[in-house]
Amino acid sequence: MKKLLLIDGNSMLFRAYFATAYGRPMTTTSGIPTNAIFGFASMLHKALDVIQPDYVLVAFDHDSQNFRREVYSEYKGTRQKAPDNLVAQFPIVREYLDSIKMKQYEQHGIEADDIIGSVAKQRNEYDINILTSDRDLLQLVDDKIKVWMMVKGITEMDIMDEKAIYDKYQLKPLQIIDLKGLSGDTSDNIPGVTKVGDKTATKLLNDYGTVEGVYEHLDEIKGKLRENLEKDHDIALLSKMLATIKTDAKIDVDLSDCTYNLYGEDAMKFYSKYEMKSFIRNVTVEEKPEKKEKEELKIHNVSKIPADVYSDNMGLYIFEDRIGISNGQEAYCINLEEALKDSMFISWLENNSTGKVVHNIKNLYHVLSRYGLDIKGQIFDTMIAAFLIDGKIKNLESLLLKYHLTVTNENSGTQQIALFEENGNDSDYICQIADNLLRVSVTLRQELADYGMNKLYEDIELPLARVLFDMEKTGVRVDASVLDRIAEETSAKISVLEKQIYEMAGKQFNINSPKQLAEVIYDDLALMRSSKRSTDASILKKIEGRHPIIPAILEYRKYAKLNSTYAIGLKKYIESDNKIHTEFNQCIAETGRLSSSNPNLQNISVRNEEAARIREAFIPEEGCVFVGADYSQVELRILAHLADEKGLIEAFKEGMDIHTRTAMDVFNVPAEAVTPLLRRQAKAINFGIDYGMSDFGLAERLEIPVYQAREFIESYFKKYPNVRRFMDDTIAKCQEDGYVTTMLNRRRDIPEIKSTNHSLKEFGKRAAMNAPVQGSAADLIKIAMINVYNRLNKEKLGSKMILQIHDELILNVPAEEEERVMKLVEEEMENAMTLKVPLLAESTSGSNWLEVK
DNA sequence: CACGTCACG
DNA sequence: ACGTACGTGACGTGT
Repeated sequence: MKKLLLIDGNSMLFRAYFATAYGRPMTTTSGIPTNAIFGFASMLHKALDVIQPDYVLVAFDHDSQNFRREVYSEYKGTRQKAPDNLVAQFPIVREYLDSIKMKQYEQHGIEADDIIGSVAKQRNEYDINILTSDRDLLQLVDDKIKVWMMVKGITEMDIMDEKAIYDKYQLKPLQIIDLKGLSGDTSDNIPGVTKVGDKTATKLLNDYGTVEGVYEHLDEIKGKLRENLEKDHDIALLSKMLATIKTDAKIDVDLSDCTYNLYGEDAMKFYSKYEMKSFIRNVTVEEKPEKKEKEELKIHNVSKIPADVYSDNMGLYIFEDRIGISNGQEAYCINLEEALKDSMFISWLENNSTGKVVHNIKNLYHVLSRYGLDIKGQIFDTMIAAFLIDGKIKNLESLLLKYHLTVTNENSGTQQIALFEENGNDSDYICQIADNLLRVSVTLRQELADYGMNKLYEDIELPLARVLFDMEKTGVRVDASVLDRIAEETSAKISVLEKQIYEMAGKQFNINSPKQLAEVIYDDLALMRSSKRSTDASILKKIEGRHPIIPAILEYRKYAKLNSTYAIGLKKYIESDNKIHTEFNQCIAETGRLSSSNPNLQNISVRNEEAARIREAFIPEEGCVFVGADYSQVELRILAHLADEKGLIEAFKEGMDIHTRTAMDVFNVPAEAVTPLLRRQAKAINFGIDYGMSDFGLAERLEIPVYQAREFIESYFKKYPNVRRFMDDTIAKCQEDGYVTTMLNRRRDIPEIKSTNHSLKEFGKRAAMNAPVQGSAADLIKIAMINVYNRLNKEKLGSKMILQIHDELILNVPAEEEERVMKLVEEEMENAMTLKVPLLAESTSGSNWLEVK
């Protein structure tokens, strides 16, 4: 029997749009949005790959006016306007389907659902497959019709046959209509019966079969439920009708014409026109060695890996307690414990001359270290490499998606795209990932070389992963009793403030709820008017004097944060060794900075004196002290260097206070006339410069009129013309290339700068100005960290780096090494790079984190 | 799960 | 004529 695939074009395009619309948009260089097209094409490729249909038909709703006006209910609570960026892609998807010679169909007066329903039910000579993200279509399922449901993102689909529907809903396919009739669908404007949700509806349908059946047996139902059913009888029938898909429309299509060609000339033209390069590469790679590529990977689930499988470059993937390795032809999955008892495996692992392709080497270091093992040899980390190439790739799924690598699961007779979470432990899956890593490493290596990032990868990021592993493993010792004490004291203050606030508000409410708080401030007490009804601290500070409730709220907020995030929050992370082991993430921040999570130790309070006492809980190990060293004004120094700005370079060479110097220059006053206010303003200007400041932003920050802020900025650029030139050049280059780079050639794509949307474009410019500076500072401290790490090892010191806070390092140092390590760290930080300005790093020591400052 | 808020550099 | 400083992560609320 021939396979027919019916695609719900509208629902697919919506899903593609919303699944890829996160963060910044994807556009061509001329600013045409393409994210939905890219998502649509990705889904389509994947679906065709998995389903392998003979014929395909894509159905669209006819009424494109509707399409323009309304967002599919699935994504938003109520129907509302479709984003312009999505509307713009509607014609493009038609163009795309034309280019791959795929038949599209629409018919006046009926929806895509009805087209699919009618074709599916009338053409039973086919094995019918429906691809959609709309649950309504499940009603069509029977023994000849299956629905492939897009479940999450654009990579995953569930195959739904009668059994799967029963497992999920405890209903037969046709009862999906009755389900909707009873419980409605708020998001689709289908009301349903009052107070009847999916649970109640399912129960009723199990008892009585259909909506009509329920009403025939109303006498058996009691109480409120019966009242509601009686009251909403009409609604239930109407809702059911609305949810019912037509199957009797005449659809005039010759299905045997519905073939397609994904890789034809027109398709290539389309991809290049819309700059969807990854599809082109995929095709050119696939076209040549088509027969070889198609060669099936042999998958083995074993308890010992045969000796002849090992080759000199293998893919390796660990998931929970199982490990998969692939040599490109064959892949083996083995229980981790078993593997680590296998001497052959271990000697391969620790062999210095073999290559290993892994994803997230730091994690692998952790897993192996639990068994006292290590991994050596030529390591290629696809996670790090892919992130350097494309900062949007922050996980395995997005990596595989970008390079069109699929993982399929042919368990239990049905072919299915493996779900990451659910099938992560499946041996097939693990083998295929290991194999995909090996494959993609070839491309990634090439791209690293093309982008001139080999050194960045080899000399910085890869060695850094080892350093971070060591820091995480070492961890930071914490005195839980300090946290407890703070939590207690803080709780007491919170309850006092709470009472006062309720009193002043004249009612009890949840102070933590911005919504309820806004009601009190904007309505009950009417302390100010604004359409945004923001309650954030910077707004509240402005009206601090108007009512005593405001300072009380600010104080309450301060303690609430201190308690929940820090005093109580941190305690949860203390492990049995009395330490907190944070994670340092290397592949998150697009500027190249590290981030810290679980918990975040890069945002422990310090600016507020009381909250900073949290730092007293972080203590060195027995017989040790903390040494902290921070760079002085790194980003401004880097800016001075990059911009080659004489005035700034001189100031740094002379060792001047840079904010004072800026104040003298911007306000044209001598040093002795720089008041604290002027210095504070100059400091804000310096930060602003770093962030690609706007006059409005500076005005906001300094609470001065915009015209005055504009004057400050003008004056700054007049004094430091090279800074302006640097900014202009950076923006111009980014405008042209679509990306900016750091001193070590770390690259950040900024597609927004080409956007036709004004505010996105402005954002792009600011990001373009900031990224080289923030990113180069990240480069710098990474070098310093590697050098510090190497020197501590080489000099056989017991000191350990434990934290990095962007421009600052904290070490746990045996008391006898204190002075030596303070000097060592300063040296390595200051000499990590040679710039046109000196680098200054200053170290301190102390017996807890608060003292290190 | 998104949003508002706030902690850090 | 637009909206508004760069980069993160965690918590609590409310849909």
